[in-house]
Amino acid sequence: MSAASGPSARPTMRDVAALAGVSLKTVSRVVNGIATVDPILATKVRNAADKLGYRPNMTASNLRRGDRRTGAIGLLLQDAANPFSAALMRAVENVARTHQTVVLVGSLDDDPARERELSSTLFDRRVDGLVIMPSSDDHAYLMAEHNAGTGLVFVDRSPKHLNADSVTVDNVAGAAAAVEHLMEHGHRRIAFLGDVLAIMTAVERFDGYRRAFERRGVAVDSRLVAHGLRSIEAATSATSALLALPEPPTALFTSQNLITIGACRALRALGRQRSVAMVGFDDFPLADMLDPGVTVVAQDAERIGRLAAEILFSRLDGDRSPARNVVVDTSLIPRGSGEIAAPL
Amino acid sequence: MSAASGPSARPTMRDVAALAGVSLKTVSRVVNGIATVDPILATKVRNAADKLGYRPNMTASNLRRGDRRTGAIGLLLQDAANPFSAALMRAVENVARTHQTVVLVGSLDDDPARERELSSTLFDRRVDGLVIMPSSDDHAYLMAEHNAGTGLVFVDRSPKHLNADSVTVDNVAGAAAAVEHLMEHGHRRIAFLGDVLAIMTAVERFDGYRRAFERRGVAVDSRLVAHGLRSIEAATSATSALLALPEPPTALFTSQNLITIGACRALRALGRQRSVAMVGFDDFPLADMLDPGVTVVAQDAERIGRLAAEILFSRLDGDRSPARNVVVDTSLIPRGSGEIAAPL
DNA sequence: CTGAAAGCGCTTACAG
DNA sequence: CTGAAAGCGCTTACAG
Repeated sequence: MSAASGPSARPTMRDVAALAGVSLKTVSRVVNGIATVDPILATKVRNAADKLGYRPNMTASNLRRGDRRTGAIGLLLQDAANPFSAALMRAVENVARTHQTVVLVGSLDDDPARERELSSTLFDRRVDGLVIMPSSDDHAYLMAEHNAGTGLVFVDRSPKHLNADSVTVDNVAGAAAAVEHLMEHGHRRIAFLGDVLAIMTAVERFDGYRRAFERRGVAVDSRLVAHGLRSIEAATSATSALLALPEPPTALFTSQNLITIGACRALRALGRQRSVAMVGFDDFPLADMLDPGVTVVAQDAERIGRLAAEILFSRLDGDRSPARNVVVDTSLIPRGSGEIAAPL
Repeated sequence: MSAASGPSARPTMRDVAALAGVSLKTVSRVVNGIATVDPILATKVRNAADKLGYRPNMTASNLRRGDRRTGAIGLLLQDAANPFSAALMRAVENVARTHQTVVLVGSLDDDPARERELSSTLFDRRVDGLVIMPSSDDHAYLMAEHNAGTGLVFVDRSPKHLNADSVTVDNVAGAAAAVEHLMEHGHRRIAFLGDVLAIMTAVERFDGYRRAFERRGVAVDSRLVAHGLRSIEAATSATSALLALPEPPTALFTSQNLITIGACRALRALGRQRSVAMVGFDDFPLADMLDPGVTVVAQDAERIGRLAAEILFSRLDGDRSPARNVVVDTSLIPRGSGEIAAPL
């Protein structure tokens, strides 16, 4: 029906007013639930609105209203389909819901240009704030918007060249804990498998890896270090290559969930999952059900997302205190793979 | 700084016009990239805009512009954190991006009231269209909005009492294929574990289960049927209970990814994962890496999301053809758990 | 309690 | 090529 006749015109407050025989302003009062309206007129207005199928236009009311709130926030993630991002998103959505706010989601795919592009788009739509898992390493470009009153909270990765709130984890400490855990089980030849070093968290986790070696006074064997792994497949190949070395590693530290999964695949393909130890950074679904279970340093995505959203809304509600940089603890979850002892 | 001085006022086109010494309309032309502007004036305008940090207000331009497009669509999912939903979302986002459109995401948690509430909110914000994985079973309430020109594409579950586009899978056939696969391996005592029957896909999958039995002329043993499983934990308990029966099932058909995971947990806890066969509906990450690998009937979330978004944008671009109901094939992926033979 | 006027920031429709 | 006027759908600020 609509296909044949084309879209029908949307009724406006003016139409409702005409049908109800009142002024536009009275309709506005009724629609916005202002109590000081003659009940008889209010009923007329409501009847007219129902009859016409009137729906308020929030974008129009936003334009004129003084509070300058649109009831929308942006959420820019590394990849909305990644389980860490997805869990974080859900937590942000839950908090936003309690503030009658909708969430615009975008994936950055570690592309700094995409970050600038998408944040601009969201700002031009006048989102009230932004929760951002950044891909760039210079956030000065956000300053003007931040000063204009748009809320801004960084998650997972800290703001650079910008003073803004953030919720992150201590990547250095988490990574060091993972490596030390392996050392406690006798390992010294521990490989590092990580993402590109353009990603700050990758740098920090590599830093943690090195510090654990320093603390033990053991030298890092650079042949056991593989950076730049951008996919499960890349991690699988890198793992196979490492295990094919003349002096292969006895343990792996995989610094991100996709890399951990790729390494698992390689170990299983080689039948080495019970002989080569592994600890991963980031928990992932079913890690406990693999055989052996995968020992990980977990970051609580749900908690990070919730805290970030809460900080954002406190800012929108007028909190002008100095920027908060919340660091959420990581926790090492032993499940088997990290407790495989080094060969004698 | 911004904390102390409060948000600075945002410059408008009027401000840019004043600084550049031109009319508002000329600024509008430059901002919108209209070519017929004197290059000298255009440069003045751009300089003024840069100096003031001018950013266009898209919500204001939307209001006046004729095309009535806001460049935003809604995506209502069962739960944005579920891997199926997350993969679908990412596919929708990718298509939306090519249409310069942002995506508003919401989770419905199988709550019909939430569906109506969130869709209303999105409509009041004048989204151009909606991709919806519905939780209600009556979508007549969407008709007015649909007739008003808002695009509407259902995914995963079909529209009821409403003529709209949809992209779904053949749940009946997929479930029947899963059960027949188990029967081919000699099973007859096949348990059904499913979600609440308020969910249409749960009903359809149960239907497929029954049809497979009918085709073989085998009666369904109702003691082996468990509905209403709403969580991994519920599925774990239900599986344990089934396996504790005097005449336990020799195989399980788990009709949804969380239920499959819950059943896996129970089987492993009982050490029965190599003796009790299992086929799940929905693929999930790492299903291939469990031991045994989990045989599933997979639905291609990426494909479903992409098709839905493409249909939506074709509607927004003027396609007025009759509603399309695309059915995407499921595929059975044998990985081990479904190929365990029935005991003699 | 009610409404006519002005305006939010921008674009349309029209003159020049 | 440029701009003054009107208007998108609504709210503010002000009279009555």
